[in-house]
Amino acid sequence: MSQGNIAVTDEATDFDPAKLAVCTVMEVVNRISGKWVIGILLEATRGPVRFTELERSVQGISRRMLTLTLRNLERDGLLTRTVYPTVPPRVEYEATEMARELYDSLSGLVDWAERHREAIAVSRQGYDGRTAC
Amino acid sequence: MSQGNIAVTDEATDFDPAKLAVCTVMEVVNRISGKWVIGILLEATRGPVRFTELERSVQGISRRMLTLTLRNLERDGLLTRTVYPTVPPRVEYEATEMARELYDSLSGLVDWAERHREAIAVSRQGYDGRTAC
DNA sequence: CGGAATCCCCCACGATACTG
DNA sequence: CAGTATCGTGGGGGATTCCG
Repeated sequence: MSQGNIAVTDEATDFDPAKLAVCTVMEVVNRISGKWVIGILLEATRGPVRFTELERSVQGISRRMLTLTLRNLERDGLLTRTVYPTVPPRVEYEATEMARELYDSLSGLVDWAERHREAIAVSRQGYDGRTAC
Repeated sequence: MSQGNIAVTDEATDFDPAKLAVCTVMEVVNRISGKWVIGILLEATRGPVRFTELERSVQGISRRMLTLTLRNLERDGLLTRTVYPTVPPRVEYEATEMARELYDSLSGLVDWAERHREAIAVSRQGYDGRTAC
């Protein structure tokens, strides 16, 4: 952090690259923070998957939320939706290249979470123990 | 939301490392998905910062949410809280090493967001244009 | 200065039912 | 099979007031 203060310009003070990054992070976090987004994305990353398959593999999800989440992901270009005009209807969803890259770039977070899961649990116990008394 | 049966029926049926990663991702996403978490973390990563300083630099935040978010971050061990028993009181918050690592491991997401921001915007326009008619 | 307590609102999400 | 439509709820968050 801290690329040292650049003593010269005190006027253009609030141009701050770090704050831009904050906005960017919040964008992407918002995009994936829906309760079902990650689970759906995983399934769709493995290959084309049908509505009902998703309903089963993403356990606990309701039809309504499945539909809504799929629509949003499609809207953002993270999922493709393919309709086969058969009877009965058949619709397949699949992750786009962009979504796959997103999934890959989450690995840093996974590493972090695994490295610190224990420490976080301990910290919580300590905190709760203190505040309970 | 425990998937993965506990030891009993493990016919190696649904042991799926990818699904474990899903849980892990959701953990960490939940942790940072609060409306003010990222902003506070950024400020606290730069060095010790006081309550009122945060109130100013994280624009738009209310006292209540500042307090709540700080408490949660402290509980998770992402922030240290130091009270100087002076008059008037003085409290300083600072990011822990763990939080700094978290911040670093977000860089992958930042990259992704910047690479695809344009494509996402385009996708949305296309989708909205189609569904509006 | 650095909070805690209270009240209120909104919307993500759940449950249920109906349909091309 | 793959969705809509409708109603209801919980809790995340805002605004305001009080306190050591």
